[in-house]
Amino acid sequence: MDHTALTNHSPFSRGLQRETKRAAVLSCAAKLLNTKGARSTTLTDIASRLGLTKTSLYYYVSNKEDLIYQCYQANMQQAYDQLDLAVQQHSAPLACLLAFFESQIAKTLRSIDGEGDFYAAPLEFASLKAEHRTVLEAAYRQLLGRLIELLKRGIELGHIRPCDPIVTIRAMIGAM
Amino acid sequence: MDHTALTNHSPFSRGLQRETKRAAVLSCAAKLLNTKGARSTTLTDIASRLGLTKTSLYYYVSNKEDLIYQCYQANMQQAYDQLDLAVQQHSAPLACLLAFFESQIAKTLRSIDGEGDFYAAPLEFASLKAEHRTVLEAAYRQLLGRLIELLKRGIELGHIRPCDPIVTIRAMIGAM
DNA sequence: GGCTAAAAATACTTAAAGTTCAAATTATCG
DNA sequence: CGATAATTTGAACTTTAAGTATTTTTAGCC
Repeated sequence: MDHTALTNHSPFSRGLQRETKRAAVLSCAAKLLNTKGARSTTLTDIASRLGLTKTSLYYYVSNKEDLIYQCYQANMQQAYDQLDLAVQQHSAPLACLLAFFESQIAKTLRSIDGEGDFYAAPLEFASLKAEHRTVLEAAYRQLLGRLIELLKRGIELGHIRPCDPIVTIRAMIGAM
Repeated sequence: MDHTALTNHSPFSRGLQRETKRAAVLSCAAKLLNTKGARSTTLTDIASRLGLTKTSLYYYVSNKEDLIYQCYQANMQQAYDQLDLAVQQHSAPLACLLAFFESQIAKTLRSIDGEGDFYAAPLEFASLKAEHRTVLEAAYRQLLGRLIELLKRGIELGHIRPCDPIVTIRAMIGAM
């Protein structure tokens, strides 16, 4: 063994394990949220799928509302990251949009029947407490704004056929 | 008054009243199902909006699952009826599709903020019991089949640009 | 090997929503 | 008006799921 093994004995090793498991909890929860919705997904559902009891979940999240919020948050963050990546890799607005939507579709498909990390589509905003809701809403509006901006520039450059950018972006997200 | 008034005194009048109220219950429930989802909509929610107590609802439906099922069923039926109407009024496949989707969009908008009869988008299949679920799934597949068929014929006739009919129809429904 | 803290389980409490039932109210009709 | 059936209700009961307190198990470390 090389001395990275030594770091397993460092004070951080426990914490790292915990963060890994925490991510697993969120991913598992996300998968269930996608298929059954927030309200019908019980903590027992999530726990038993992980081979745990529901009380153990409270070691990783403070309560159910918090769990849902973090799942939605993770999804939003992933979308942001993907858009950043798309903008970084492509200069043409059209190419950015295509790359972004492709990545989101791939994510969605994986989150339904696939493997790896799952992300929850933030469908049940309404059940979140006001503070969390406003945070997510603001993030969503900002993401939407970036997409609309890209579409507008694509139209200006003549790469994309003229259309109502707001309606089009919303329809695309809806269709997804 | 003409003698239709007499029929109010016929043995049927009670039953008619009851069916009217029953429809009102379903419509009210549908509106709430759309905004809050099946699981978060409580019988008390529905009842109080109608100026009743939740126990009264059991006079019109046998239980909550049944209520949801009937709401979803009504929505499916409405879609079928609209498609029938569209096919009856238009001969060109493209015109049928446009008329159908337009009517569905109108219905959706009404069901969010409008007046009149409300229909519930059948989103929470999973919570229904197997028997009810399979009925709705079969109906949905059949409706989808009819739409795909129309799209195919439209392509054959050269009225619609060639595309994958299944994916296209699903995307349109999704976007809606 | 035994000590310590992390992780998980058991058993419990509480709150909310669904369901049942018998009683009360209201409407209809002779 | 009074009998009868339809409708609605209040109160009790059941179930489900969230959340808490306490104890037990497990894993890292000297």
